[in-house]
Amino acid sequence: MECVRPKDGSKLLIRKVKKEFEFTPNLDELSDLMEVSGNPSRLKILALLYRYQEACVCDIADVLELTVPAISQHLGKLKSHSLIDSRREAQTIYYFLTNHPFNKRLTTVFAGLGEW
Amino acid sequence: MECVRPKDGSKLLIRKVKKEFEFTPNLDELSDLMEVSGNPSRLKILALLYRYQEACVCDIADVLELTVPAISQHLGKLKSHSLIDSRREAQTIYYFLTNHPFNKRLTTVFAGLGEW
DNA sequence: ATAGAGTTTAAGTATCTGCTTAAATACACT
DNA sequence: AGTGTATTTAAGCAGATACTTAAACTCTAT
Repeated sequence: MECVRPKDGSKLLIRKVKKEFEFTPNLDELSDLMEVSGNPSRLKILALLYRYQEACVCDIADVLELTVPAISQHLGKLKSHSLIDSRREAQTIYYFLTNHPFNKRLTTVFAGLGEW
Repeated sequence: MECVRPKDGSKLLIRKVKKEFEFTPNLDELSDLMEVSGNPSRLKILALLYRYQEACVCDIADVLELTVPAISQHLGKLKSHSLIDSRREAQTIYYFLTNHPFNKRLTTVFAGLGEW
């Protein structure tokens, strides 16, 4: 894609590419998921759930050394993006990773990391 | 990982996991890269460079309908994370994707999307 | 040396984010 | 019904972000 403008060919290409990037729902969703899971705390939560299958709010708070409301807010965000779900056992709520396609890619990355 | 605390076993597990998440350079780098490329504008820039190999600042600005300084700042950020590089041709600077491992994963995702 | 094109940097602003503490809610147990 | 545990929600604050416009810089062509 050339910068020099007078060439008609490049003007047509610019117009084509502009149209291509006018509506990008797939990129927007990908951006959303990368942003929500890319946060340092939330990525650690996902990594922890990947390795230990499930955990409750106060244990995650203990491990990551954040307050329980902070963890609860992060979990809420991950849940609203369908990356995690939860089950209740008496008073305790356990969170776990869902089968979301994004999680499959992410856990492949986690597997390849070996150590955190 | 259990929430019920009095069990000694769970205390030991918590302590083990806490140590495991004390220093996480790989997760921190992954978080960084996901955050920088997850931004809607920067993800579009990366997608555009993936599909068209290279582009200059003013063409990217035209396509994404942002100002040239805004694009320049985004490109600077991507460059500082080694996700893109640049070459100069007279007065024009062309940006392109690097062979960074993160880009390999990202372009696999782009390829799988088909349409944006 | 000058002018113009292309790009980067500086400064400002509005908005957003992530944490905290406090309060409220949900639930189990008695 | 009351109490305690676990969790969520509300409110506030400090810091960060992404865009803009204006100014400065880099380079080419003359």
